[in-house]
This record gives sequence, structure tokens and C-alpha cells, in this order.
Amino acid sequence: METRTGPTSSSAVPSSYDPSRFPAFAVTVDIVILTMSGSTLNVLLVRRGEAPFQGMWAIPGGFKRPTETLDEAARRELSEETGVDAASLLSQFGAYGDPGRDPRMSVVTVAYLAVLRDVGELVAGTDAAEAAIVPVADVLTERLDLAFDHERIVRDAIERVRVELEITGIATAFVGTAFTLAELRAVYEAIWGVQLDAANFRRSVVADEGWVIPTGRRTRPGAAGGRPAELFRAGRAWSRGGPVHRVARPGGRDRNR
Amino acid sequence: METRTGPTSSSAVPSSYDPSRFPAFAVTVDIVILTMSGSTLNVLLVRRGEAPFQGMWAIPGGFKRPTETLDEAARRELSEETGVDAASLLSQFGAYGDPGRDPRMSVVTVAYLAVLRDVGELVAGTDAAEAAIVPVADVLTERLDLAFDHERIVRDAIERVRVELEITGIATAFVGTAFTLAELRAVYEAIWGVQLDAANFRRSVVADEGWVIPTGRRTRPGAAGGRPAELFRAGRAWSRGGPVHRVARPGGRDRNR
DNA sequence: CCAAAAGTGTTATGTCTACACCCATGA
DNA sequence: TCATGGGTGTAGACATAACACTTTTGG
Repeated sequence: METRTGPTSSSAVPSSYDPSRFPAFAVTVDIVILTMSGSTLNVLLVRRGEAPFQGMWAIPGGFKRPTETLDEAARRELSEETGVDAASLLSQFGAYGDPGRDPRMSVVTVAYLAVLRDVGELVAGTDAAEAAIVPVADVLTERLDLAFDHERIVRDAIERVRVELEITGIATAFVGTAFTLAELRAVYEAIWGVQLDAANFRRSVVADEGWVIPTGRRTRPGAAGGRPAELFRAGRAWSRGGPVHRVARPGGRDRNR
Repeated sequence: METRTGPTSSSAVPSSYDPSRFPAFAVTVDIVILTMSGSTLNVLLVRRGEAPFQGMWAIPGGFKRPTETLDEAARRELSEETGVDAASLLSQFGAYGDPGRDPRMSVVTVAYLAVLRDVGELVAGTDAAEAAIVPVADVLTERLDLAFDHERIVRDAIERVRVELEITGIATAFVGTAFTLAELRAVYEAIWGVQLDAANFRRSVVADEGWVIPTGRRTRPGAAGGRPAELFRAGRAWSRGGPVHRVARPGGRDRNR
């Protein structure tokens, strides 16, 4: 940790500069870590060990250091909290600096979104009483209160994911390295809250060259039987919009259900 | 200006709290103000009066106060710099906190985008030597060097506008309260760097009910003649995407040119 | 009348939705 | 052979790009 505590201890400063002319803030990064389990979207929360909001659930985060960039701070915090190095999935989506959002002092936080597949073991690795994966619905319906303004940050993060789903390849970040199209479709259905036609979904996804790549392998069907599904892996991400688009399905029924 | 200089002067703090345990930052808001003149996209710059980067061009901005939100700080800075109250057009698009981006101290800035029609008189109202409207091309081609990391911030802002054009009604913010469809089309063409078919553009824009509203009035044609254009005003913005979409025009020619 | 700019009509092409139908597997 | 889920075919609806054509002005 830095010993330097702020502008008053800075030395390489023009003599004309008066540090008391600007207000001092603490700057933190907070990370909304989203993951799918089955057909529900979850968020990783930690229980706060100290005041303020001691004992309440919050999203992980911490102070930015003067020697690191915001992205580095987010990557470091994510790594410290979950042990995952998921640099490519980290994206900044907002800054929050309302007065009073932290009762101790003036804090501006920069919020990041991270999408992980299967955080299960990672959470088990940390102190079990400290971290939990909960359905985002619990946060959105306020069945679970979060510290600070973290509820709003989680809401904004989810809206961001909904948009990113439509224009980037972020969906593959929710599933394993090899996945079926049904799994991938479940990601869209859970996050958008819609039903998608399995046939058209496959066409959209497979048509866009390089979006998903067949591995040649197949799954073993479940106890109920059914044709084995092809396994795909993620292709390169694209620039000009993702392959699937959000639409309401008025009278459409899903043959595979 | 606040006299409180930071956490060390805060009083309503738990006695267990040690302010030296987090690094102090200055927090600023910087605003990329974009405007159209004719068929070019411009950005409002100010010349810095003091160190660092004294005499260089920069985007307007200033310190956030602990008593205001980030949005309020941006609105205040915009008002102080241009006299415009354009709250609805202000949107936050990024935070920048690389170490060393300000040689004086650790500064995290939150960047905002503002789109204005006709900043001409506003700039004339300020000290002429202090503010200027320059084509964004001058910044993007680095014919004009900006202070701090402001070039990157401007680049990010323009990319943001390109995306917003496609999904919101932001285009009308660039033109006057009454405008022709040719003016509106010029906004898209300038920002996307494409040629749009005038006929199809009209259909897209007029078809979406409420996007633009006919005023009944018409323009007087220029010296070269031509049919007078209808004048429209902006309708309500929409949620589910704007009416015009970015496409390359391979062999398409524009009859009206 | 001619040039210029605005606005309308039209057609070929492409995309998407909905659903029928076929395939592969477990019990 | 039946139930279950995966995968393909396809017809109609809809959206779009391109460009010919008409309208209205100034000179």
C-alpha cells in the first residue's frame, strides 16, 4: 500500500500550486461480477466486515492507488476477491459521486462490469461467510438490501449487459469454453427475459461467420433422452454488432419446450 | 468554492476511522462539447491560462465539489464555460485516472459529452483568446495537440456520439429548433463519414412516428434555386433505437448532389 | 426554359418470424 | 416405439437500397 496520503505530501509540484484549492476525494473501483447458473443470472456479493454498513452485502471493490490505472485497480480488486484474471471481460460502465454516498467522506467510485462463467469454486475458496452468489432478481426486487448506492450500480450494470449482449460477443463469457447453443440461448433468455426461437437462434448465431466455432464434439443427452447437441467454442468477437437481436415474441411458441 | 479540503477536515466520522489509510485524489469533470457548422463536426476548446500545459488547448472542465453530484458538476461547468443550460444533452461516458495524467497530483476525471447547436455566439461572449471551436478532424489527425490526455477523451467522445446517433435521437441536438431534413442528414453524414440516400433517409425519419414533427413552414431556397424544404422540429426521443442506421453505400449515388 | 434541390413511387433483394418437419438418443 | 430435445426447410411478412421520376423554386 502507498504511504503517500494525498496532495499535501506530493513534492514535484510547482511552488505556485496550492493544494488546499481543490477538495480531496477518495477514489474506489467497484465491480459487478455477473455469472449464470442454470437459467438465472447471479451477482457476486461480499459481506462487509467493517463500518460503514457493517454486516451488509455489497459488491466487491476497493481504493484505487495513485500508481495504477483505473483498469488496473479493477483487475487487481477482481483478482484479490475471486482469484480470476479476467482482464478482457472487464469494462468500465459508470462513475458515481453523489454527496453522502459514503458517510465517512467524499468518495467517487468507478464501476466495472465483469462476466464470469462458474464462480462457484472461487467463492468456496474465499471465506464462506464473506462471499455469496445471489440471483440478481433478489437485488432488483429489493429482497436484499445492499450497502452504499450499490443497488443502483447493480441495476446499471445489468442494463449495460442487456445492451452489450446485443452488440458484442459478451454472451460467450457466461458459458464454458465448450458450450451448446441451448446454453448460449439460455444466457440471452435470462438476461433479456424473453423466449427465443431455438431454430432462428441457431441460424443467427451460426450464420455470422466466426461467431461460434464447431468443435466436432457432442454432448451426451440427459436421462430424458434427446438428440446430442453440438459443442461450440467462442470465435473472435465482432465489431459490427452481435448476431442476435432483442425482440418480443407475441404469439410465437417454442417447439423445443 | 468549498473551504473544506478533504477527509482530514470531516467531522461526522467514526473515531476508528483513519483517513491516512486511503490515498487522496482530486476529482474533476471534463466536458467534450460538440457542435456542427455546415458539414463539419467541431469541438469547443479553451486555452489554458495556467500551469500545467499553460497556453495549450484543452477541453473545458473543473473540480467537482463535495456537495454536488457528478452530473451537477458537469452542468455547472458547462454553464460557467458557455452559459448554456443543456442538462438533457449531457451524458457521462467515461472516467480517466491514469497515473501521471496530471503532473501536479493524482487526478481522476469523469468525462461528459454535450451536444450543442450553434455555439458561435456563446464563444464570442467569452474572452475570444480563451475559447475556440475547431473541427474535430484537427484533433483526430493530431494537427492540434491537447493538454493532459484530452485527445483520447475527445476520441472516445466521438466514438460515443457515433453509437448514440444510431440508438437515440441525439442528432436533433446538433440542429436548430426548426430544421430541414437535409440539415439533419448532414449530421449523420458528418459524424459517420458516409453518404446517405436522401430519399431513403426521409422515409426512415418520417416513418417513425414522433421522431420529427412537420411545422408546416418551409425554407426559402438559396441563390441556386431548388424546391423549398419542409421545416421540422424534434419530436420526443425514443427508447427502442433511432430511425436511421449506419450502412456503407457501395455503388449508391446521391441524386441530390 | 434550365439547373438545382426537395420530395414521391417503385421494384428487386434481402432478412426475419413462425412453424412444420426430420434426426438422434434414452428408456 | 415413444418421449425428448437438437437441427433443417420454407413460405409469407416485412424491411431496405437503389434509382427513376415528379415538384417547386431562382435565374
